[in-house]
Amino acid sequence: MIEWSSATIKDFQTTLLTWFDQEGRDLPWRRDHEPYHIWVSEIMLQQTQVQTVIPYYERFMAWFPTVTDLAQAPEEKLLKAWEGLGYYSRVRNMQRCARQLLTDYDGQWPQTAAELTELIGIGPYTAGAIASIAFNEPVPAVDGNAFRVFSRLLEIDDDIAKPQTRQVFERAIAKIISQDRPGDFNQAIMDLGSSYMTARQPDSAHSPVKRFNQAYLDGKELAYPVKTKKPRPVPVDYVAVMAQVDDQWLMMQRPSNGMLANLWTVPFIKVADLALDESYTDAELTAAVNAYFKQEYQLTLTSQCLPVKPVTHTFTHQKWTLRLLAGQVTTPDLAFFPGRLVTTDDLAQLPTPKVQDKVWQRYRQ
DNA sequence: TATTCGTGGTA
DNA sequence: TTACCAAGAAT
Repeated sequence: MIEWSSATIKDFQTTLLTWFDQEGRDLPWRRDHEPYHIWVSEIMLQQTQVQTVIPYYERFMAWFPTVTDLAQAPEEKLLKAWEGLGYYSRVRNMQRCARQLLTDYDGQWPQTAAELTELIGIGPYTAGAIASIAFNEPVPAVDGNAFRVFSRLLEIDDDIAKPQTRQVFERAIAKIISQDRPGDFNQAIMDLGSSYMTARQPDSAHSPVKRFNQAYLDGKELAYPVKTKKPRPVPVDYVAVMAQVDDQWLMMQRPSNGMLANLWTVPFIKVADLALDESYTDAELTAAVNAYFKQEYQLTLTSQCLPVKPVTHTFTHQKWTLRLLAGQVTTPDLAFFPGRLVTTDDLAQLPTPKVQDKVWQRYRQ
């Protein structure tokens, strides 16, 4: 890791901010510095690309124009606003944060990163982003872009997958960040990271800061950032049960914690939870599922396997394979079932994950 | 500290 | 298909 002189730091700031003034992206959440707007955009942008976020952001602001609107919204509408974005706890935590603001902060945003970190769902990055952009506090906002950009500029060799590495970057950036325009500085780093200093195909030869880019000057740009690999997704087998009562579908709401919390699907049953041997026939599978419905939900299901290819869906850490079953439920009493019956027309009202879309698609094919 | 939280895109 | 990346936080 190299150190910059104060003259180099000043030179870098001027170069970066001049470029940002001319080439910075025009994005919906950059029209003003309202903390609510900055906050919503930053939460959406966590692990999510700008292009994906833009339409979600516009709709979110139309549905929930203020913190109060967000605090008062029914959860089903919240999840519908987030449907397809992933990491759904983000939006549930946003509502908790909105209520926290109204009850504990009299509706007034705290204006420092240290205080913002105390709010639910706001970690070190988001706190730095809001504090610098909305309140002009000169603090780093260390996201994936900052890790990548500064690891290359300064040849920082620490493994960014390790939590303790964050403070290495925060200390380095704290020395370099513009005291006058910290929000623009942080956003310029993000724009740099998504244009000239990308992960796979950087174009540093044309970058406005190429003369500051030590890794590029040394011809080893792609060696940065240093990051250990993550384990492969673990395979998990499910059955997805398309169960009907007359013309209505049996829809299940997932538990309020864990994956896809509170979202709606047809009943997904982990094959490992069924009383089955290592190898089993279709008949044994449907019998086990029917028995499971009786035992867990007090429902009488008559199902059969569908002759279609199983649906596969890969999450960050799990790879699901879902076999499709279809059937009827007779004399339903839903007292023991965590869900409800829904007509085909009303299915779209429920917030569902992408894997449910794939299941419907395969069912209809 | 390491794991758990989605989805879309690219090579 | 597989691997990896994209404005991370909670536990």
